[in-house]
Order: sequence, then structure tokens, then C-alpha cells
Amino acid sequence: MDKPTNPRRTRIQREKRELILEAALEVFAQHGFRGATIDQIAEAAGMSKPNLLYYFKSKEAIFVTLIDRLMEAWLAPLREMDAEGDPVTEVRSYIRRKIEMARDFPRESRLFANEILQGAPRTLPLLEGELKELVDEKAKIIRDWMRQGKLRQADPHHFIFAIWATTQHYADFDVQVRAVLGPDKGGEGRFEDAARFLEGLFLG
Amino acid sequence: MDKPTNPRRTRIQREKRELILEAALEVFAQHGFRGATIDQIAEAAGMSKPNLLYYFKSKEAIFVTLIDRLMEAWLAPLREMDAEGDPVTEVRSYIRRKIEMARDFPRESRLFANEILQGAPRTLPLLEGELKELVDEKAKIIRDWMRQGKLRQADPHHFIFAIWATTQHYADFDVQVRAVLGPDKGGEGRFEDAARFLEGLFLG
DNA sequence: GCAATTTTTGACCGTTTGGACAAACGTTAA
DNA sequence: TTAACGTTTGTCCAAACGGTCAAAAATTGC
Repeated sequence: MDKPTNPRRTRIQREKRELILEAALEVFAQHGFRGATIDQIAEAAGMSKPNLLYYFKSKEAIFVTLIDRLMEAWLAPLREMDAEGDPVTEVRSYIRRKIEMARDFPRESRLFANEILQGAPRTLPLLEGELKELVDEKAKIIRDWMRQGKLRQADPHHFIFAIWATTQHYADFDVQVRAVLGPDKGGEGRFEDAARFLEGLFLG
Repeated sequence: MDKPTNPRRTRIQREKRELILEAALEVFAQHGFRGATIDQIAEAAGMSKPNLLYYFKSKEAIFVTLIDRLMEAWLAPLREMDAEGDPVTEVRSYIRRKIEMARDFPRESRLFANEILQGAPRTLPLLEGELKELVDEKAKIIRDWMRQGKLRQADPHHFIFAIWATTQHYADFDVQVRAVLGPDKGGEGRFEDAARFLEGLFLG
């Protein structure tokens, strides 16, 4: 027993777990943790509820697995910001990457937003630990760049917050953005427009 | 019967409905619509579930009432932006008001964020109608200001989005902001710091 | 005071929920 | 063939859910 949680897994187990996580991402992102039901996820994954529970021991377990994976991908762009690189290029690349993530992985962004909105019940230690460390480190780099006159002077922590807020906005508040822009301006080009605007805002 | 929904209400009805809405705001903001239960709201309001349902005919009815009220207050700051005023002063005031709302009414902000994240099932018409109209009108004003060289040139719609995103971030992602800033910098002054930073970002 | 009305409550109902379980099914290898 | 193992499902359960209802309690108007 307990094979699915055991790191040693069969091919079928690996495939089915992937299938479930993909379905769960869709459902959790749309309804939040409590709003989502195991039946919904099971149906989206094309299997019965007991079958799903054979691969994950609980709804919570699916959610935690999803969040864990998400975190890695989430922090990656900031990790890549290089102290040795050209400041303007580094910040521009970071903004680009974040906007591309909002465009290509909106479900991940919404899942994360849901978790934080609810008070980060499952991620607070990570936020206070790994995330804070990373941000502090990068904030120091940004502060140096600003002191060297390579970037406009500002509080580097709030500078990072502002990049997060503005880029993720296009994923989390997508419905509102599209409603306001209308069918014309709200089309495919809105992420490109946003990227250009944000580069100007943060680097102009 | 049907007294509570009838506009003609007794003193008790008005008071109790207020009590319920206050309690519901707390619970909905923390758990979202589906995550919140009538029992939770009733307990927070200090009354029994059937008693609560005497004043509001359903959970949905409470939520809709809350959202309706919220919208008015939500749009007010943007409405106040005056085409005749000084551009820099007007934008600065708008940012100030929005940050103050994030500080003083974080539950309202989170409730709204929840609704939009879920795809705005109950507010989409309002977003596409009243909100879009208002934003289009103010975007025009901002564009004029930019053309006159009073503000840095940029896409006015995305300019407004960026103000929304950054200010509401301090309410919606408060846990994360505090976790990253730590007990020291994350104290009472963080909204003041944010306000100063945002003024520099959008007007500097 | 008393009757009409408003407010409150306990008990209840049908449905949905997360999850358990044993039995059945499929696959593999001796 | 058959025993062992991995996979799938139908059935079931207790708790939680949104909501109803009749009756009790409190309030109000005369």
C-alpha cells in the first residue's frame, strides 16, 4: 500500500498523477480550494472518484502537491536576475518573464492568488523563509543598481512588489481587464501592450 | 412576509441586516463565496441560522447585496478624478485614496478580488457596462494630460490598471507583503512607504 | 391589557461533500 | 494455470451543507 506516495512509482502512476494534477489545477484555479470538489477533479481527469483517491490520499494532498510545484516555477524568474548583468536589461527581462507567465500560466497565477487571499494557510512558512530570503537578496542588488544611477531611485522591496502586482494582475484579473478593454483592445495583443507599458513604467 | 426584502424596513431589520452584512464581509473575504457557510456568518453575527435567513432569503442574496454596495465605494475614487484639476495632484490624490482603501478596507478589496478571480460570475455585466464607461472616460482625460506633457506618456488604460494592481496588492496580498518585509519593515508604516513609492513610480 | 405583528428558535429535510472499503478487474511472470 | 500485484469501480457512510417550517417568544399599536 501507499505506493502512490512512495517515490518509487510505475509508469501508470506517474501518468495518472500528472493527469490528476492538470485537472486539479484547472478546477482549483476556478473555484478555489473549498469551492472545488473531488468529483469535479475526477471528472475533469476522466476517472472515478475512488480511482482518483487511489493516487492521492486526499483533496488536500493534491492541493499541496500543486502548490509545491508551483512555487519553484514561481520564484525561478526572480532567481535568474543576475547581479553581474546590465541593470536595465535584467529588470526588463524579469518583467518580460513575469508577463509571459501571466499569459501562459494564468491558472497557476490564480491558484497562487487564491492561496494568498485565504491567508496563505499552507504556504506562510515558505513565504517567511525562502521567499523573504530571495527577495531580500535581490532587493540588495537592485538597491546597488539604483545607487549607481542605473535605475531610478526607489524602495527596492516595493519595486519588486509593484512588478509582481502589475504582471500578475493580467492573469488574476483577466476578466476585468478584458471587460474594460473591450473586444477590440482586449484581444490577443493585450499582453504585448502591457509588457511595453510596464517597461516604460519601471524603466522609463 | 417578505418584509426584509421590502424597502420599507423597521429599525430592527435595518440594524440586523447591517450586522449580517458586516459578519458576511468578514467570512466571505476570508473563505470566498463557496468556502463560506451560512452557519459561520450567522455565528459571526451572533444569531441562529434560521434567524439570519429571516433577514436574507439566501446566501446568494447576502453576497449580491455586499457586492452591490462595494461597487459604489470602489468606483468613487476614480469618479472623483477631475479633468479640470491639476494632473499631478489629481493622480496623486487618486493613488492616495486607493492606498487608503487598501489599508482601511482590506476585506472589501479581498471580497472583490475573490469575485474577479472566480470569473466575475455576478459582476461581469457591471464590469462591461458601468466600469468600462468610467474607465474609458477617465482614460481620455489622462491621455489629454499626457499629450499636454503634464504626465509621462503611456497607455492610459494600462496606467489605470497599474494603479489598481499596485494599490490593491497591499490589501489582497497583505500576508505575503508582511511575510517578505518582516516584522521590522512590515509594521504600521508599510502603507505610507507604499504610497510614497507609488507616487514616485507613477509621477516621478 | 390585549391582540396583531414581528422576531427568534429547535427540529427537520434533501443534497452534496470528502473519504472508506471490499470486491472485481487487469496484468504479469513463474 | 495460477498466484501475486497493480488498478478500477459500486456502494456506502457520516458530516456538513443550504434552506424550510411551525411554533414559541418578543415587540408593537391600540
